[in-house]
Amino acid sequence: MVNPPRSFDPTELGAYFALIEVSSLLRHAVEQQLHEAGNLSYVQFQLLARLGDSPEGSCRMTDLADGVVYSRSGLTYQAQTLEQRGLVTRAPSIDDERGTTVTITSQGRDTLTQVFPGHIAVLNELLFEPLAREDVEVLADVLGRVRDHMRSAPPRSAAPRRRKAG
Amino acid sequence: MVNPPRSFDPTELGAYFALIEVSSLLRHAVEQQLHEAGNLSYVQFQLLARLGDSPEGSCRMTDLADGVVYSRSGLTYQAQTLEQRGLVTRAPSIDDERGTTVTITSQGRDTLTQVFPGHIAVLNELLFEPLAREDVEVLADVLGRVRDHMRSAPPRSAAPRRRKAG
DNA sequence: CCTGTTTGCTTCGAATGTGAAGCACCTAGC
DNA sequence: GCTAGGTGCTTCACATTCGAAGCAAACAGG
Repeated sequence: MVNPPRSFDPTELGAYFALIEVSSLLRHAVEQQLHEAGNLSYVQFQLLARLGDSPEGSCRMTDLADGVVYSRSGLTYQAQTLEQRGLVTRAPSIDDERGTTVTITSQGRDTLTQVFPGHIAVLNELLFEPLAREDVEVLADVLGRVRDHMRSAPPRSAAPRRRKAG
Repeated sequence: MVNPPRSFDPTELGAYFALIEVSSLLRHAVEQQLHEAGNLSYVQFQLLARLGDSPEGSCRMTDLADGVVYSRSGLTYQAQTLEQRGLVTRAPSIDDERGTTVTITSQGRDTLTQVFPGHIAVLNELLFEPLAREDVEVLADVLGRVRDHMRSAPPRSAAPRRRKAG
């Protein structure tokens, strides 16, 4: 693109752009469905899904934020919203008085199951429809490795904190 | 997840989640780099890149919006911003007086080339580092097919317009 | 036990994103 | 060429996002 300074590989660029486009388009489609089916934004769905998958249905704020790749302040906002709607509860952590533990409610689980079938339908239609079984397996394998590699780097919450001026 | 109603395939779920996680993490990392290297947001970079790749370096607003999967109003905002910074120009389209043609400036191209090497570096480090050549090829192929499939559906801008009340 | 630093979360202000409504031009049908 | 409707973009009101700063609990070193 734009005469990239030599030394760049069209196949790599293709993979990168395809990845970005696919995830953007998929996200957009899924967002529509989630909004119609349960009035959830994508982040909200991700949060509920992660909580639903956690033992006890609970997570610390920071773990949630890193999990869905979100800012801490943004997560605070979403957690408030979800709490107001009765889909999660928040309580100070037991072991660390600073921490907040978020827990999914049964109503939250209901919302998940209500939204899930349509979610799957969109995935099948957009993502899996043109793929052979083998393609899906390769995708899971390759992207899984990439994710593990990326996750091995320090997470978002580990960014250095600015010192107080002076 | 959350006892999905049978009939769902763990491999597919794995591929889907890996896709979302990878794209989120990658996007976040790239955003950092773009901000530091050229004070660009990711959308702004995508817009410049698409323009830089277009013949004449021009595009209609709607095509840009669909290309990067963005709302029309959001694109208007970004186009204004980029214009103020002198990275693009906007002019009414020749053939259709309603349309606006956005064109990248030489300064915009400069910004692209200034930002590009670092961009590539991040990609290599995060995305390609753990992959074999063959993995990248497969990724480009599979995701390319998915993208083509998704793009064959009517684009975002084709959403029906609400009739005026009454 | 103090004191300085780190860490977890929230608050705050500003930037950015969205759909709906509005405006202007184009197109179709008569 | 008139009118109704479609299309391209912008404006508007409002929701969401983020980083920086703030606050409180945990921790480290003496």
